Amino acid sequence: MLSTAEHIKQICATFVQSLGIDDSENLFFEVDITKDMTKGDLYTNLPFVLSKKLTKSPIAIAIDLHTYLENNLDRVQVEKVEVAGGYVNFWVNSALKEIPQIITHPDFTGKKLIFDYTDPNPMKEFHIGHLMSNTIGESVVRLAELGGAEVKRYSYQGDVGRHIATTIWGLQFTEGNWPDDEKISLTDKVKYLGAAYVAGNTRLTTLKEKGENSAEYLAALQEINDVNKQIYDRSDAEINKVYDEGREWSLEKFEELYKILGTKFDFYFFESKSGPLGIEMVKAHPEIFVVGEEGAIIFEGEKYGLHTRVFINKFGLPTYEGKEMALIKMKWDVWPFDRSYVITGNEQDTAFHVTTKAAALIMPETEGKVFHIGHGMMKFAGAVKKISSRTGNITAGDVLVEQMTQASFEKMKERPIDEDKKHDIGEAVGVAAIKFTILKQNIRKDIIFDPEKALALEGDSGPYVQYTAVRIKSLLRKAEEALKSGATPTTETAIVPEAMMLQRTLMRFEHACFQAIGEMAPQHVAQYLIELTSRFNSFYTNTKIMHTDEAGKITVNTQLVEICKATLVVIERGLQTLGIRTIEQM
RNA sequence: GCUCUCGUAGUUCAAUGGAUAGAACUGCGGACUUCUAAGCCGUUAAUCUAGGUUCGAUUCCUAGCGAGAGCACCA
Repeated sequence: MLSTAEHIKQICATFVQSLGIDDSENLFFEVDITKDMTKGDLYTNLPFVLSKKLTKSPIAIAIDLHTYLENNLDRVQVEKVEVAGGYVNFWVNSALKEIPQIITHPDFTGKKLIFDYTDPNPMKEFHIGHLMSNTIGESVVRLAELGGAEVKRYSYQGDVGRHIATTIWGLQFTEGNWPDDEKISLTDKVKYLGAAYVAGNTRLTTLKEKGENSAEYLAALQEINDVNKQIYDRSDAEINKVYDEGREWSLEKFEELYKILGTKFDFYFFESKSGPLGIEMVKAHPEIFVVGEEGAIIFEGEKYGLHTRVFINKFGLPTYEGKEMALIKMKWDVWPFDRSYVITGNEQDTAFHVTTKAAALIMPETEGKVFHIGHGMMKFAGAVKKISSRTGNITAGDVLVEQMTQASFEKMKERPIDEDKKHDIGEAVGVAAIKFTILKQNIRKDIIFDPEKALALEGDSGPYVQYTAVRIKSLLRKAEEALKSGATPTTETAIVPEAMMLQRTLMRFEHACFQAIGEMAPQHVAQYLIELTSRFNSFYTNTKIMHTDEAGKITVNTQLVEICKATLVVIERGLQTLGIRTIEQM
């Protein structure tokens, strides 16, 4: 349909030329998808645009344009042209076509792109924020791939720093012993680490309430700083053991989750590496970084319309900004990219402007190539507040996945599905429910997650789309079986309106993807899938694809079967782009 | 205080210069006894306010009101 739109646009342009308008290059008109399908597939607003120039009514121009197009358009591609007010509408030949593997997009085809997402920190829980970053990141990567880009994925993990020190310091306030017994499950080990982090922070907060200058609070801060130092210089055997084991457990646990979520990273970067490099880079460029209050080394962003940020703190330790800048060099060194995208919460938007600017000053080759996609936060209906892992009022990502999986099990209870398959299905459905909720809306906006509604697994949701695919697969299996055992294939039926609409909706997939790729906005694909599946379900309940007459003779409408097949391909391709699996049964 | 993001049915979200603002949930009302009811059909209901630009504004601009985030050593 994109190529047809392009064709129409060209012919429209020759129409403009034939009018002899002098500055026709500056005439901006569009040939675009019609929202309301009863009005056709494509429309142009050219008559409105010309109206003022020609001092003629749009309707009169539309009539002229219509006549011109009737004579000049490729009538194989365009079946019908119609004037409607000042618009000209087009009906495109909707015969089923092969769905392309790649949707060529000028900004993506042949480009080398690298994506940073998920970024959980070892020795802390994998929380909802990471789930969001992963979902959005994975989808955006797949969009880029669909657009013809060569992509790399990596996760950047904070394996050093105060949060780790706080966890280790917090161990002394945590119930139970260090869980290095082999019998303890990985999940429980990681839970223990999460608990230690919360215990450490809770303790610290309690002490802080006694006064920011109280001896106890200052002593605690000092202890944490000491632990932090010891992690860096590896001077304490006990801390080394706890650190190494804890880090390993966390990373293993993350891999389990990535598998469930469908992500495979090409690279992992660690703060233990970016930290020292950051210090080195900052110190090598005294013309860019200056000493600020209390000996911190800062970047004066005001010179560039940004604001000042600390890159090395007063203790000589690299901050987030210092490390982030080093990360840009690290990824450039392993894979020089045309563009790099970092997907994180949008609270970090301004910090990123500063770090990319500083990086560009040191490495001019990265100028204009480093981007940040800031997504909204997930909030829970009812208690709308920021989720923080410091205070422990978080829902862990794996727990949420588990809950959704359970809800899916409940729904399957009565279904005749092998018990050993149910776990896999439940997981696929649970993950789909979460991912689709995130991806169906503008990723920059906050998401209000209502667990109760989500657990119902109804409405325009991931499971709805998956369910539609399952119905089609089941139908196709039965149709094939019937044909094998002697059913009569037919094609005679006049195509019902629902089938026609479905077929025309299938054509729009390419456009939805193109738009999603260009804007790096998965919601266009998600919204499209809702429309497509909803149309399919209407079609499905109003049409008989297989028919058994009184004598028990079965006929199969193979033309409709083809439409079902094409729908399935598009659903699968669309879900894949969102990072969601399709399944055989539900 | 400064900067940024955002305000659409009762609720959660679409649409971003185009035609009658689309869904889902909720409410109300149906169909079925047949390819998976996690489904289908019908129905009630919305662009924060005031100006401006435009043939045309939910979309762009200005002001106001409201919500959220960021603004020096957390990430």
